[in-house]
Amino acid sequence: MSTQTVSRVAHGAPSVRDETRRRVLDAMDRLGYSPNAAARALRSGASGTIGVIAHQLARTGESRTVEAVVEAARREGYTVSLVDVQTPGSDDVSAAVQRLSHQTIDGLVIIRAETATPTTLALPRRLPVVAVDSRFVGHHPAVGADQAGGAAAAVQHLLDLRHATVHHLAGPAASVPASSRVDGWRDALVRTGRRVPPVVVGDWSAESGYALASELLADPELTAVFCGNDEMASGLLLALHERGVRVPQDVSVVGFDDIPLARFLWPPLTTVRQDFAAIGERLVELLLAQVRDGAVLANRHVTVPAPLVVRASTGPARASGAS
Amino acid sequence: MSTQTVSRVAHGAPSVRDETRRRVLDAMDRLGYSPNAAARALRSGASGTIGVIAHQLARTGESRTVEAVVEAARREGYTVSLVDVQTPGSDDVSAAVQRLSHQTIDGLVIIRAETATPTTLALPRRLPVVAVDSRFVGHHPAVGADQAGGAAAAVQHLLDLRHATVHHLAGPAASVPASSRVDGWRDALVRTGRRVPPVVVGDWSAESGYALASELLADPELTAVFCGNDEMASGLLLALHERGVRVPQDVSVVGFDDIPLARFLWPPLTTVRQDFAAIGERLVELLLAQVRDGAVLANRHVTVPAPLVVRASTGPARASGAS
DNA sequence: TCACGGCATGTTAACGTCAACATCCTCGAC
DNA sequence: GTCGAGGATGTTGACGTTAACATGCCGTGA
Repeated sequence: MSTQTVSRVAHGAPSVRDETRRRVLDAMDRLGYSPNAAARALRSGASGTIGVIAHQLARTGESRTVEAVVEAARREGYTVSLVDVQTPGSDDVSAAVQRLSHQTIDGLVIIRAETATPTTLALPRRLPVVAVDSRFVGHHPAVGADQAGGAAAAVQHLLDLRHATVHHLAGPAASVPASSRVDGWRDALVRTGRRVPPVVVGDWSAESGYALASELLADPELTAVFCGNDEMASGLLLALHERGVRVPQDVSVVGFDDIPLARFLWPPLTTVRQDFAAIGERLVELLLAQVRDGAVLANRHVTVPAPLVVRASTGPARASGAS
Repeated sequence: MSTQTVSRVAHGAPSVRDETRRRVLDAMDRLGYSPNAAARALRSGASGTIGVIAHQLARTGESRTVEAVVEAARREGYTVSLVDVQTPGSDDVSAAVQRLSHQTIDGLVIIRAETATPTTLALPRRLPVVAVDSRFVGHHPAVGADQAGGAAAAVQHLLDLRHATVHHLAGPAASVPASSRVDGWRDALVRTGRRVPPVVVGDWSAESGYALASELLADPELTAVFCGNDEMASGLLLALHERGVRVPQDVSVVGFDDIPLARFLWPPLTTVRQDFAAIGERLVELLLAQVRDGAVLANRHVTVPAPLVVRASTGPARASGAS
């Protein structure tokens, strides 16, 4: 029995007698044999693995995107190699890419490489890459939620409730999606001729939302806050509760992401939903188009809708300013 | 210039002239060369990759454990291959193991294979395995938080606040950690001679906590609830708010996990902290002891402390039963 | 001057798989 | 009965790396 016959059986090749096939399968079972992936990768040049670089895996958006990528990859017969970088800078990301390219990957998904830019990041030539909204847009295909659109919808919703203007508790300045949300917020205000209050900048964490509440409340005209994500909104909600500020009667709050708990906060949080599952799927789709068909998609930028989900944390503005 | 010399430079072997080394490094840089991992794995038999099987990556515990595993693996020079199974049954997990063992992994981390048991799950012979508390305890080394101890501490805390007894909103029966928490809860009540109310079973989701609130409130004696995790506690909190039941004045609520948002719920949630980072580290430690030194640790079971974190969702019992 | 030790470099073979080619067998047609 | 077609199986070589061994060079000491 030659190794070639075994290989043919493993591949389901047609020209094998039924009895031979049966004997081979039987022996494979008996000996606990399974084909060696390293040898196969060496021979064929493809490993059936895609690399994923994530920043802070425990964050909701990251983990849900990674989950969707893993699932989409599985459906397409690919395994995922995961690297989590501590800091989103170029050095760390470059090191991660190094580690991954040592691992024979067929393609690379970059999830939030905040401060890394196409020029500072040394990517192996000819390695298919796809990114979640980042500075790589224009250099590599990218997928992202409609950050600006979602932000604008949130602002418009609050303006429709007769709030004079809307404050913004933003994510860190280095983050591309944070900037897009700031832009969407500002544009919506400017377009309707509203006052644009100064941006308050947090770091995505609930802690920062909690801590920055006093800064927001310093403005006596505050009646509505659009938060860069749901965690910061949670922190803000707690700070408001502690101060006896009623939500939404005194101040309306909107988040971003629609994390699973958003609906169970008190009050249930109005927020902008990011469809992480769709983002993950599109990422894999764009990546595999390059891997399999050698497609060149450098400028492709896919935008996934980010709809507003209205819950109980937003309501009509008070007649006058904040108490 | 022979390939062997290049190999020696790549490995930092001593017997290479400085000038030669420099020339090789220069050429590597110029040509963008990086050694082929597949060939190396084929030659050496080790891939420097460990497989991780997770159940629902987007859940807090899973993603934080995976993050810690990835980080610990990185420190030890290993990459992680991730597979996310849809259902925690044996079939799905077996399929995942199949996929991973096709990928040349040096070891396997199983994070929550709920209903899979050592007998139903076909693992490749001689593949080092380590699991997070599951039915694999006794067959493979395992790491887990002190579920029962944490649950008992939560119950004791409530009893100390003069609650007559403590209700339990549990995780699904198939889950090993859920059962351990039930055991810890029941033992703590029995030990102190309290009435043991019927267990209410949820599915870990906030939705289930919200939906099962009515079942809990059906008992007029309800004054304290220990929830199997923080998500279910959040759902319960919302249901209580909506019914005008005050927390903690009317009912005290305790969670489990100490997710980042627990501290920012309203009221901030008293809960049992799971140290996922430590669990991830110990997992990798136990796995690599097997991979590198061939250690046999089948019966090793590491328990990580799960301390109670007291916040504002628990308080003294009312004089009488629930309204 | 020559032999030998020791260091730098080159050569060979093997890891497991699979494409390509080679061989062998069976069966049908003349 | 012979031959050829075509299907089933075997053989060879190459993928890139590295351990083991082979070669070649230099300097030192007799």
